[in-house]
Amino acid sequence: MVEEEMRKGPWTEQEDVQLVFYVKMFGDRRWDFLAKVSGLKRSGKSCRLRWVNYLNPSLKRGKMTPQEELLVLQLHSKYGNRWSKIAGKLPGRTDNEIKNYWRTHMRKQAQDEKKNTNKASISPSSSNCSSSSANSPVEDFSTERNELLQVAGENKIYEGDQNMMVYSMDEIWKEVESTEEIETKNDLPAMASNTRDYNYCPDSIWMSTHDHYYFDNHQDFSFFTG
DNA sequence: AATGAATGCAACCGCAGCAGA
DNA sequence: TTCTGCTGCGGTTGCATTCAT
Repeated sequence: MVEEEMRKGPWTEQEDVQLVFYVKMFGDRRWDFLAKVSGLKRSGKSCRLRWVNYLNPSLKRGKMTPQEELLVLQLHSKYGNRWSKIAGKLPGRTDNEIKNYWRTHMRKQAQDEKKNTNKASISPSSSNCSSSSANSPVEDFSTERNELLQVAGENKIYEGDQNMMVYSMDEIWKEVESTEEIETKNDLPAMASNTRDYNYCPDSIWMSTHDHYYFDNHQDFSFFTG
């Protein structure tokens, strides 16, 4: 038997339409099966990724809000590189998105550190940020974090010094926990990427609101779905 | 206006864990 | 209990776009 050549690279609009149609029909599991019946020359894995990271109607689009950014920083300090775990706390965001966001941050940070190191070599007294623990990357975002905290905290006030933060971390964690509670109560998928944890609905994953959301943004699909 | 660098994002790869046979 | 196939995760890459010079 000669296996048909699998397509790779960017997805076309037509492929997207096809995948959405079949996911709607069969649900977002059994990706190998979906890949076969859909006629897409894609692996199940590729189909899943496309759905999870791009086509899933529950995904948010656009830039991260300051609140989300703050949450990512905090959650990363708690979970490390467990992106799916972090994504689970950020409804509508994927692990891939957060991972990319974090990488960008690390890159920025590295550059800033480079600059600071150069400065420090001139005035070494200014570089005492290493007091935080090595496995708490979030602690390194001192300047940026303070900016974020100011935004996220709205009316709350933070000290300029990273080690003297007035805002209680408990409040942040309460927020995190409250989102967990909401997820549990609503029994909704926490995140698109966190599929292992959410309840699969075999009839259709398409809530009416999702339909609306989806078709508002992808009007071209109407010809396919009728 | 051209072009090289930086950035953002989508997609692929390899591995581990899980479930069913 | 072991084997096998599928799914999901984290790391990495490569391309497109934006920015700076």
